[in-house]
Amino acid sequence: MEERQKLLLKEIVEYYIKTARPVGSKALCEKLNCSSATIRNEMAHLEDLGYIEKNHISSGRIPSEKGYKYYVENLMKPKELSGEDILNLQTIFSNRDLELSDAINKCMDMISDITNYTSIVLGKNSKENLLQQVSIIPLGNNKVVALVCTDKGIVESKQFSVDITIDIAEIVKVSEIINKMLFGTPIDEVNERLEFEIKPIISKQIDQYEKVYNIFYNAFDDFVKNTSNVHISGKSKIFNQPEYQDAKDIKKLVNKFDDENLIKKIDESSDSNEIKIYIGDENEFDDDVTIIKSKYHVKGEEGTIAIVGPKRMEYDRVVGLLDYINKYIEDLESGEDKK
Amino acid sequence: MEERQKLLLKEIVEYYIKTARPVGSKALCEKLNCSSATIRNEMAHLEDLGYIEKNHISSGRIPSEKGYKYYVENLMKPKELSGEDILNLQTIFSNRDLELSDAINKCMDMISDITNYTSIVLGKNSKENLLQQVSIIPLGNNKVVALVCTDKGIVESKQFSVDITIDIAEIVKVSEIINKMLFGTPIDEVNERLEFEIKPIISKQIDQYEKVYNIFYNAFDDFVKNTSNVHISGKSKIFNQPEYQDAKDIKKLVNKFDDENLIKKIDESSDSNEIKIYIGDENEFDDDVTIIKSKYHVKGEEGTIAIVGPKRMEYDRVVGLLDYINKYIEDLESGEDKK
DNA sequence: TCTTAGCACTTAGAAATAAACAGTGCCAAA
DNA sequence: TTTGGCACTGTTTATTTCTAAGTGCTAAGA
Repeated sequence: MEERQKLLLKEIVEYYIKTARPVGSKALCEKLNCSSATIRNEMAHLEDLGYIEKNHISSGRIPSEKGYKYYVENLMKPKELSGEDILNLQTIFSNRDLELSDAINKCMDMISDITNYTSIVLGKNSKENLLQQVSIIPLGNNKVVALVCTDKGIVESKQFSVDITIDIAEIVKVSEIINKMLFGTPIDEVNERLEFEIKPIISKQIDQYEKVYNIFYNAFDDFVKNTSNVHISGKSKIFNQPEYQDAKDIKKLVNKFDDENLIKKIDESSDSNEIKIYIGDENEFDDDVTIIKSKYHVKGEEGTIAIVGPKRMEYDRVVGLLDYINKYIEDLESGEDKK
Repeated sequence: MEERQKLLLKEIVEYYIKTARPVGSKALCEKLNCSSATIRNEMAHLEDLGYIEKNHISSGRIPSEKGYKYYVENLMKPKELSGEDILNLQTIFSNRDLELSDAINKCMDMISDITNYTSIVLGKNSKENLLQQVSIIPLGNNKVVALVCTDKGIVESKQFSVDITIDIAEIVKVSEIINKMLFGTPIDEVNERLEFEIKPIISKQIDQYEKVYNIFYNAFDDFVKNTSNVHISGKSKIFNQPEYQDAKDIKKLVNKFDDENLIKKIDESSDSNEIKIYIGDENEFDDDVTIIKSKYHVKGEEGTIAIVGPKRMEYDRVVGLLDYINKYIEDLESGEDKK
């Protein structure tokens, strides 16, 4: 592609992002320093190459998905954050009482707020968690809390009412057996080993082992189900974007945001914490949106942060914001190492 | 109101609920066994009384809020559940491995599913919870989990990274002091007493008491903020109702469902577990919806269950469903007492 | 060969008009 | 008190008309 075409594509994408209206040839005369006819010729060329398209024969052009893609890969520069944005983010991170995962959530809340896109934080998947410790805490009134904790420090607690005939000391004993034998087991394999390794043992030592077994079984089961922490902010922010005028489109997306399984699929599998952009068809969530995501790793925890917006998203700004957060997290990580 | 007018109002409300279209005089001739002219006369009368209204001069009638209210208070009979519905609900309740609160959540999920309304379960408010026990669980790697548990059995855990210079045994010691001195304190008053009663004590016994103090302070603070368990199902179900065709209305409601503070206000303050109906203006959530709610009490826990639907809601069916759940919970409660 | 002015042409979208329809209010007769 | 009849009213839908925005193409100019 020639230089002038690149510049033209860049201007078209940015104009459309700003205004949400198809871009006509006249609009860009000044920027390109030539007449509308020349621009029309170049536009026809860009259209042949598939970078832009029109809604109907006599409308202005809008970027195609291929056009957006070329833009983000070749033409866009991440935007520097405004002083205000930096200040806001730093305030959140510098609050040392916040666990880092809470700080990330708060940052993404803020980003959703200032950008009018929807933000998602996906906590780590249970598959990568190993059993660290299970504890039983008696509460009196025949209740106990079973607490499951993994090597990455994720904790889930579940409360049980125990049969009056069961001695709580026995439950505690079982928890000690589990801790000895299953320490370090991937959390989603614990229940299998519980059945085949622990159950036979306790069946000899404990009267009502079936009931005790069930307590632990349910606690682990619950853990596996609950543990993938999903944090969404501004589910409805994206509807402030002009592309969402139509009831059908809104309903479609509301439904998708409500479907936790679909949300979890957004999880980024790559290992690097590079920022990745999935435009329209490229993401599995919804054809009409772009998802910008990146993975974070810190203090042994990991997760994915993602921004969901229309394809006509302010790519440079969002990438700038995520860049900043990533750098900050990285700094924390290396700072941590030094200590 | 005369008998025939009551019957007419009932028919109008039920017809409108079924069809979502304004009711004309002809539509009810057969039901009322008289001519359309007669019905028109009666309708004019009902309109004078304020029970029905029209959108414009020559349209059919729709119930006014006053009309709905009269209907639910005087004309409606709760609907018997279908065999299928009963079966589904019983399957959920009879799963003895489910904590009751989970069973209630599941029931409400199901109700949202079969009715196309949105359902909400609000767990008890922290104000009514008393501190039962705080525990510290060391995890190694300089991390601890602080666990707060109340008399009603609600548990929240929070993880902290502790400064390497702090002896974890000291933290545990503080937790014991707190347990001795603050047992039974309303959970939202704990932090005040923590500052004025506990802090002075530990400041003498412990080196870095500020940091230790902060751990507990944050754990309790978090508890107060997180503890009001909100469970919403079918946020988007209600948009299947024909009143939600317009993008503006949908956005408005999406926003409200996303506002946790607003949702929490739905909490029913009354003590009885009678079913209450708040139509349109009567509820503080949204003028265009009806909220049907009731309080449940069981095994010392309490909460509110609510259904949010259009004013044109199937009142008889929803009341029937909630009635059934309430009865079931009550039975559980008295069954529990007998044991 | 590239750029540009000019013009005919296309389409969406808004505004205006018309026809069909659903339902009312009221009058007069049963 | 009930009912048939009829004029009237406002919504809805389809049709037409008009305008604005923007294109593609041609021919002339640099």
